[in-house]
Amino acid sequence: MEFTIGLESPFSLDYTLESGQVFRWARKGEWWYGEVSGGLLKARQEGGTLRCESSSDLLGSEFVRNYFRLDEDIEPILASIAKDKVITEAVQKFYGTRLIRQDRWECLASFVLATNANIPRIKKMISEICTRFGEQFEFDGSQYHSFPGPEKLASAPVAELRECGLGYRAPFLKRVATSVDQGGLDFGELVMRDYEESRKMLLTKLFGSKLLLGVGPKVADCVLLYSCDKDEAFPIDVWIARELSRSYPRIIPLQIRKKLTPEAKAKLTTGDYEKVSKSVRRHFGVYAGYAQLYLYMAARSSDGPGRASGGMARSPGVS
DNA sequence: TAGCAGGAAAATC
DNA sequence: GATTTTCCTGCT
Repeated sequence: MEFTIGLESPFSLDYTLESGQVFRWARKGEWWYGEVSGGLLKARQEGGTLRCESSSDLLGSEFVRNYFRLDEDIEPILASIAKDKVITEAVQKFYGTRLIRQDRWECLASFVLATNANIPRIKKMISEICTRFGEQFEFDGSQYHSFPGPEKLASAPVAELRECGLGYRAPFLKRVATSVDQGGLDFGELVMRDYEESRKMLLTKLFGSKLLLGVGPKVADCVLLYSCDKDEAFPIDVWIARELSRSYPRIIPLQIRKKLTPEAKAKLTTGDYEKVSKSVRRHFGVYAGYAQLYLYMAARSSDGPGRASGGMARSPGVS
């Protein structure tokens, strides 16, 4: 079906789909093609309108509004996180970037795969899994695949998952899929409870063994922020960590800051993660997740793959 | 709690 | 072409 949506609050389709939250969108010319919710959604932005085409009536304007959270006015939200110069500049530069409300199971599975991988790789792994285990469907003469449900991946042989290029992530994905399939995790509960509680649910141990192997604090925060409406969640990945150490010396304890510099290869302990998480949430407020989104964009654009490495002054090592 | 392995692909040298 | 890095977690 075809439809258009009038945009009433700031929205940039390009920025939003390039912000690293989702992995199953691809740009072809003026259109974005997304394999979402078992179908295909095409979208392009023309100023204040969003033009869409989809493979199913289920992917209509109501779905799109919910998916991109278009009924929420982000203007006051962005104003509320603009606590300092750094975030204010990031917000101005990438104005209109939005949090996406994506499918919870797909989000969880995707970020379990995201450890120690870059975005092209993550996309490739997910694409392989969908090709092999998802349902095939046709749209506009091309073949696409849905994201396989937990029951499908729970019953998949680990060896086959490995063949999708998952490496050591294969057994983790299978175990997470099994947990979800057996009802070990109620996504509805996650949405109902507040941030702290639902985070505990994702991370806590149940019956003596960890419920979801492969889900640590960072992955948990991604799932909560990108799929469970927990806007104060602030996932701290390597990009954010560097950005914080560079631009927010005052809210990061010195001991931890030392570990965050690009030169130091030390990684955050879970204790460190919690401390930093608390300070940034204290600084940015209940919409810290939006701040994370914009800082991530800024970090990647200034120091990221988009530019030849000349730029950032690499301080002469004092080692 | 610190240190390390884990697997493969992309980015960088 | 070799090395380093990669949206990290689990185990010892």
